[in-house]
Amino acid sequence: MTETAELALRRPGRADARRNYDALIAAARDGFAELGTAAPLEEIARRAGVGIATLYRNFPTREALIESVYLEEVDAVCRAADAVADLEPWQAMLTWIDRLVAYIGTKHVLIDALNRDSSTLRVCREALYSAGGPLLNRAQDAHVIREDISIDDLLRLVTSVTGASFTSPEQKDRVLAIALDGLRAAK
Amino acid sequence: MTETAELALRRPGRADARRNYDALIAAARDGFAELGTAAPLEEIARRAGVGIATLYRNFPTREALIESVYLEEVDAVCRAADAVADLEPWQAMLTWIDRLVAYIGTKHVLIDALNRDSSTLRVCREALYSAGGPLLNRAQDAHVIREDISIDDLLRLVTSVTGASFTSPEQKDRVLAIALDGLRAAK
DNA sequence: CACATAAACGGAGGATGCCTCCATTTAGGA
DNA sequence: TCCTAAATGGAGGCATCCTCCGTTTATGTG
Repeated sequence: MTETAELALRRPGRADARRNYDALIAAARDGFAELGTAAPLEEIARRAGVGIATLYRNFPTREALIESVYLEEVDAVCRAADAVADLEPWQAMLTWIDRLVAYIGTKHVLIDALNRDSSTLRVCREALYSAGGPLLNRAQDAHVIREDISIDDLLRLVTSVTGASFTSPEQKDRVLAIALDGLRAAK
Repeated sequence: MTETAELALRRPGRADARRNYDALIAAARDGFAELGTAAPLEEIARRAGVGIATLYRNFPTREALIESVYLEEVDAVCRAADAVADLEPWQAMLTWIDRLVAYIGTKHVLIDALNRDSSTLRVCREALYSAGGPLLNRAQDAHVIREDISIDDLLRLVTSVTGASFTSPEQKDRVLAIALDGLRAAK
């Protein structure tokens, strides 16, 4: 898995350091979930049982920490692309997007992150493209999705709608469905 | 103008207080534009030539200040709805949306704000609905826009796409166009 | 096994921004 | 002119950020 390899590159070499690194990611996952992504970094360090300096050494910025936390969620979405291989092209695409939405649904963080530029995030984006690209191509080859759209366009469309807030989950679904309707190939 | 009236309600009654209020809004507009919406509030108070307490008295939260700053921008967008009255229904709708996008294009602030709940923002939202609703209805009556969408859905769709970041303005336009294609009435 | 050393650690503390409290000033009506 | 309610501003307590540096420790080498 490419992103795991990339991630491993950033993990420290020494055993104790690696332990702390992992503890920080775990603490950050919980902390962010519980307190939002503005959670005090010192609180996260405390939960991980390390000093604040150790946190900053591993993750120079809050962003860097957030990125690392969500790397594996992206991984899961990518794997979901395999599971839809035997559906019809349009359905396969749609089902995968549903998974994508479900996974990252409430994680505005990731969505924001997707739009920024950082080497870690670039890896995430690449992974999503590799997973979704073939699905899109298949649907385009079958002429059920317009040809003038790229996987980058598509993911940004989906994440922008998913990332916005709506009065209800139903409204979000409805609006997303309308937006996706624009994808269909003009007959 | 409804929102101006609402705004006036919040302006202090005494002359000196009103002066400070206006100075704060002006300073905030500049300050936010220059330093982002995370600009230190004490810096804004300083620019306005008032104490920090005066800022807090008028605008208890950062949000409140941001809202007030952008109230008038919303006003401008609303007025733009009149200017498209003599276009064809679909074109009128699209043109107004273009104006909307142009006005609030880079102002992620407003977009975030649109999604929250506060009495000031509710007024903004109402104003936008009043301006855009008739355009939508006209297009729906002419059967060029699908009937199962409300002005609320539409504005959320537009603002969510507009609020996301893209690799280029062209990409944003392209993606928005695709999303809006989903609006067309199924023939 | 013991030691040397590079790697990692943690927390004190300076800096910054948030927001409140309250003693002082002032606008505007009587 | 004078009185009072309204408005003012900044000091200061608190939270968080992030860096610096003296101390500790893992690891591999003799």
